Amino acid sequence: MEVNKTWNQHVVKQENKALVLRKIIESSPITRPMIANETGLNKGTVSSLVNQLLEEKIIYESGPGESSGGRRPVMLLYNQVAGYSIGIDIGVNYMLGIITDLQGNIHHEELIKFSNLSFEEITGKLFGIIDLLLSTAPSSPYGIIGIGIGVPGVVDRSEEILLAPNLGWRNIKLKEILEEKYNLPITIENEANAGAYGEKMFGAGKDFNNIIYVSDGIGIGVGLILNGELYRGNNGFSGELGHMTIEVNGDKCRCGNNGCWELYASEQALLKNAERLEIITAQDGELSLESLIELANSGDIEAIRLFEDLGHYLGVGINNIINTFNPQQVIIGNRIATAKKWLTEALLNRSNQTLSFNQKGLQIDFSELSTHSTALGVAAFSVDNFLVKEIFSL
Amino acid sequence: MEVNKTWNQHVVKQENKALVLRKIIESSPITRPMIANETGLNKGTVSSLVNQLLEEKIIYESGPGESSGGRRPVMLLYNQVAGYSIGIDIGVNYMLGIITDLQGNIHHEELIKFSNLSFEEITGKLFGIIDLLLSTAPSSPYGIIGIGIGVPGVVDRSEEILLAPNLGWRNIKLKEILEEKYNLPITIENEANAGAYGEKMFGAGKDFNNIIYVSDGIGIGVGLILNGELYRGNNGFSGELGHMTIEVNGDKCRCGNNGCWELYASEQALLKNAERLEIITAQDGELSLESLIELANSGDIEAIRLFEDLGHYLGVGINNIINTFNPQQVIIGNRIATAKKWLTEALLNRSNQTLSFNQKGLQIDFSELSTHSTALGVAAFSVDNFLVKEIFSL
DNA sequence: ACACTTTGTTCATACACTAGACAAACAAAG
DNA sequence: CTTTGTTTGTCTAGTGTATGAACAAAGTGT
Repeated sequence: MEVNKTWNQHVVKQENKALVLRKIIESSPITRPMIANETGLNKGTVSSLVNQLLEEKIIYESGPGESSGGRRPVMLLYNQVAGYSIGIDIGVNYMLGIITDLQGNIHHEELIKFSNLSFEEITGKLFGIIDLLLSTAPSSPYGIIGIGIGVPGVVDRSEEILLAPNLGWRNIKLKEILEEKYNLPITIENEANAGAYGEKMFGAGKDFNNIIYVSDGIGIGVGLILNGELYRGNNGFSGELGHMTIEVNGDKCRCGNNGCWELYASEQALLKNAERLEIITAQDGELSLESLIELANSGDIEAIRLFEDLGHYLGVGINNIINTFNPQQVIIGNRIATAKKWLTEALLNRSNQTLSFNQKGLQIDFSELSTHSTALGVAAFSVDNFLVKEIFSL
Repeated sequence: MEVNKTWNQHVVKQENKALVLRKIIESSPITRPMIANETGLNKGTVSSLVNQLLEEKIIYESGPGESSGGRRPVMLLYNQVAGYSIGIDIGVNYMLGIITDLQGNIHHEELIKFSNLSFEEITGKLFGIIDLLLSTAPSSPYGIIGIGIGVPGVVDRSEEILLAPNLGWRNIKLKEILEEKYNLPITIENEANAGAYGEKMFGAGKDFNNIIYVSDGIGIGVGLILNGELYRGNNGFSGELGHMTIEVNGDKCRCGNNGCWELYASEQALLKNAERLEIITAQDGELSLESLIELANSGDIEAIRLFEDLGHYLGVGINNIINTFNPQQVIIGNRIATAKKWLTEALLNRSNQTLSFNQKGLQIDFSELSTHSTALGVAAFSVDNFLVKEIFSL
């Protein structure tokens, strides 16, 4: 069933080349002898692999470094502008597009807001953003190395969008459409998975291998980085933790179950509770996360109470996550993360109750990349694929 | 920090040798040309590796097989009796010890029951069982290749038993004690993790790569096989799903939280509910899982109802598991599995409500190895370690 | 009896890494 | 300024493993 990789010298070379390049990426000004030392490879081998990487323009040499008592070494650096990657985060009422270099540095970005658009209207906007970003790309050896799209919905292994309830999408083959139009490698990924990957590559999760990223927006999705890799489950539907039951006899959810987590701890839940309490915000009745935060900042007890309640329920779910995964890090991202100030205390109060073992070396953080984690994540997928296909396999 | 494996020809050989042996194990009567075909390796390479494996007595040749129009091939078979492995499942009120061959076939087993023993008394029994099993081991090229112990508690990465609440154990270094006494490779593992591994290697999960094993006994523990590997989490405490909140305002649990799953779906919960209802079983008042099953079998409505309730709550948790992991298979094991007949319907009723995507290719099974999965699992760990250390690395 | 197939071994070749020799570049001591 | 010793980086010979082809052995089918 699964492909049996047969091991020969070719594989050895690929892996060693990848090892050398990863070392250079990781600790960028680095010398040949240092690489040899730290990888355990022979210095001759390192020399030959480095020279190949130089030819491929994926690294470059800068001037000589400090001598340590002998000939001065040449410094090697990752050529992070050898290519550019495009990442788009399609939200329910916004679209964020970025173009980054190979290290996730954003070169240009575009954000548009909208509401209630049809599929055709959204793809129209999408093409617009992509074209705009393409036009801003500086020239580089490898050009645009791929386009990644993050969507708030369920994506299967073939990268078909099976269902994006809040967009009203069902069985959409966006990958094929974009491949045909742009003739570039396309990646489609669930928004939470992409966010998790973004945080691991460039954000709060850089130094960890077991990370749970909780994307809390209109709904709740969770991205799982286990043993350093994104875990997608059997068909790619893992992390649907928004529909985890935390109250057996709770309210009915549209998923068919009762008492789902996202009924208590999502942005939508917050707004619904605010409505019920008939909270009136400054912007004459226009209820939104932003306006509620403003209200809390101005000292409104009711609004603060609302956030505390949400934090409590957020903590309940995170507790379950900790008991399930024993992760090194839980990252709370997406829109709710902007209310960090009003959530933290109640959240920690609840989740500190978990079995003390699990607490060892566990940290709960809010997103570092904030609203950009998904876009950065999908951009990073393209970079990874590019490195594997173009560099490691030559 | 992490070890950078440098890739050379030696590694290539190891991996190919492992590939060939795994192929032989997997489809035991197999010929050299078949291996070459299916692995993609050159037939000369296969021949040389097979000859080494023959010398190491880990495989053997049987008579010629069927001709397919030419010379008749020699059949190669896994020498499953090249060594024996010992696995012990230490329960709260029982101890099961088995000695198996390399394929998990049980050669001999010993079961004892007890209650409320001190640590010293239990280790006494443990030594007794191990000695007894050692004495029944047939002679074989590699002898006893290791001893594995499964315990109902939290085991960290160094295989120290941090806490086994139902045994009253805390910070026990059983591994060191046994290594000193028997001078054999020792593995200590959490009971649910071992059970999951056992089911994957020899039981219901043989053909799957994403398996969630729910060990439902006095408490509930969960073993996670993700991408074909046991996931242990950062410190080895993953799968503490017994303490997943399913009822925010539910009863207080000794873990400090409220509404934990095992308060509703474990054997203990069943007994507590039976007590509350003052159900009286045949064996004059002696309440137990077995007596309740008997009662249900005899048509007692109240007992049946009790199991249905439990099945419902079991379904709630399994629902959460499905939404979290999108597994191929959920296996319900340990003592509760013996009540399969009375649980299935209510359980499936509840968990069929999950998002339809997740249902694709998902199956919910009861343990095939029933009470033996943990013991078989820990025995399998030793076999794996043996193969890696003794065979693949030569 | 003969042609054709399949099996399994052997041998020359290719390829990647390693160890060590070597030259170039540099620092520090005399 | 010269000498000595060190570090850097390349090059070459040697080693180990997989591959492909040749070949012998053992079959089948006509």
